[in-house]
Amino acid sequence: MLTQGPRGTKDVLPDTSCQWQYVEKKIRATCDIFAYQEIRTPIFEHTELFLRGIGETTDIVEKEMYTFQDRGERSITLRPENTASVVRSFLENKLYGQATQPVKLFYVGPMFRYDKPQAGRFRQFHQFGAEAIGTQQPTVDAEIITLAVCFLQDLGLTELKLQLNSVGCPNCRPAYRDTLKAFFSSKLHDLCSDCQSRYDRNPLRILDCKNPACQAASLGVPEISACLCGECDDHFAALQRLLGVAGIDFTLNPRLVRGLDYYTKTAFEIQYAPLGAQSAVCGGGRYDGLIEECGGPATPAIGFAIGIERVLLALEKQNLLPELSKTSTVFIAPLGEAAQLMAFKLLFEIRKQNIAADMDFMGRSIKAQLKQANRQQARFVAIIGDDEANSGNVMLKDMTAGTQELISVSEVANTILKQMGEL
RNA sequence: GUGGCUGUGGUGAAGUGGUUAACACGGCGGAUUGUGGCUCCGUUAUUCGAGGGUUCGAACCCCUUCAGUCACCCCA
Repeated sequence: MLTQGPRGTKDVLPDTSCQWQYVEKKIRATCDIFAYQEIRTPIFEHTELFLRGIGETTDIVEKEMYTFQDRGERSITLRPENTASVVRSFLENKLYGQATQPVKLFYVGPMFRYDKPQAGRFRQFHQFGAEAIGTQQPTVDAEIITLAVCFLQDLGLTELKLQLNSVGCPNCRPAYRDTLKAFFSSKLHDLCSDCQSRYDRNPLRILDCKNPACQAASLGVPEISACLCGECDDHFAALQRLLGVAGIDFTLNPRLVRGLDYYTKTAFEIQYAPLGAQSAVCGGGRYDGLIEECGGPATPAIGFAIGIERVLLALEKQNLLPELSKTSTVFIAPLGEAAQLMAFKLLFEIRKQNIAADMDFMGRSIKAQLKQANRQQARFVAIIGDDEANSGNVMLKDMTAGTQELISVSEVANTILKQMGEL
C-alpha cells in the first residue's frame, strides 16, 4: 500500500519531534560531561560482521536481521545493533593507535530487527549507546554504568532498577558451562524445547528462560558467582565497590545473561517495570573478546545500548515530556495582491532580524488570518490592506494586549524588537 | 515465529442485515464596512482498513489479506 509505511516503522511527526530533540539533547549533554565523543557509522555493514560479532546462534542473527544482496552481489545487513560497527570502525581507522586510551565513544541512530511489533518493540528503532574501548579496569565498567544511570535519572525517570551480574571470562566460563550441563543433564526432559537445544549450544541461556518448567528445573542451580575465576571475581567485587562509591543502587541477578554472545565479565540491564513486557530500557556489558574475534589486537571493552523509543514511553508514563511550543513571533496578514507583495518583502526583512515570522499563504479573509495567527500564538500581527499598501504603512497589532498602531513598514522590525526587549 | 483482541471522516466514537452512516471535537465559511481568543448558524464520510463471497439487500454474516494492539518469545 502506498499510504502505509512498512510494518513496525513509525513516523515522527512535528508534534512529537520536539520530544526526540529533547532526549537527543540530553544524550549529547550527558556524553559531553562524561567525555564521550560521538561516532557515526553506516546503517548497513557486511553481513559477516554481525555473524562474527553478535554470534551465529543468537536470535538476532538467526531470525531478525534485514539481510539482502546488493547489486555487486555482496551480502549486506541493516545493522541490528551498533557495537559491531563501532568495533569495525575502531579497527579500520586504527583508533587503538592514535587516540588517547581508552577510546570513549557514543552513538545515536536507527537499528533494524525483523521482530513482531509490540509495545516498545519496532522493526526500526533507535538506540543511544556508549562504548569504552581499551581497558579492562573495573573503573570504566563503573563509569559506563554510571553514564547510563545518570542519563536516565536526569530525565527524571524513577522506578529504574539496575541489575548486575558477571558472566565470567574464557578462563572460567567453560567450567561453569560444564557445571550447568552436569546440573541439567538429569533434568533435560523437564526443560522446554528451546532450552533443550540451549543445553548444547548455550546452557547459560537456560537460566534466563521464563518458562515456569525451566525455572522450576533450575531451582538450586549453582550460581556463576561461585564459579568465577580469581580475576573475574576481583573485577566484579571492585565494580561493586565503585558503584557503591558512586551511589548507584543495584541488585545482583545471577541469572542475568545477555542475548549477544560477545559479553564477558560484567553484564547489566536497567529495567523500567511500568513499560510492561518490554521493560528493558538499557542493556550492556563487557566484551573483552570481541575485538580480537573481529581480527584486531586483543582489546578489552565495555558498552551499553539504550532504547530511545522505550525511554520516550517511560517519559510519557511519568509525564516528563516537553510541551510542543509552536510560536512564531509575527504573523503577516495581507489583504489583496498589492498587499501580498509588500507582505512577502516584509516577511524576509523581519526574518533577517532573526525574528520568527510567518504569513498567510491561503489568501484568506482578515478574520481567518487573525484566527490562524491566534492559533499559532503569534505575539504580533502585521496587517496590510490596500490603505497600508498604498501609504507604505502596516497596522501592527499586539495580540496579547489587543492594541494596534499604524507604523511605517520600515519600522516594523525595530518596533517588534523594542517591544520584545521590554518584556 | 505462535496466540488473544481490534480496524467506521482529520480525531474520539454511535450504529451489529433494510430507505439520506448518529453525536462530539477539529477544519472551513458566515453572523454590519478590513480584526483573533467567547457565543451562535451553516458546512465538512458516494462510504465503514483492503479484496472476495453469502443475500433481493451488508459497516454489520463468512473467507482471505493488511495493519494496529496485547501476551509468549526475544531484546533496546
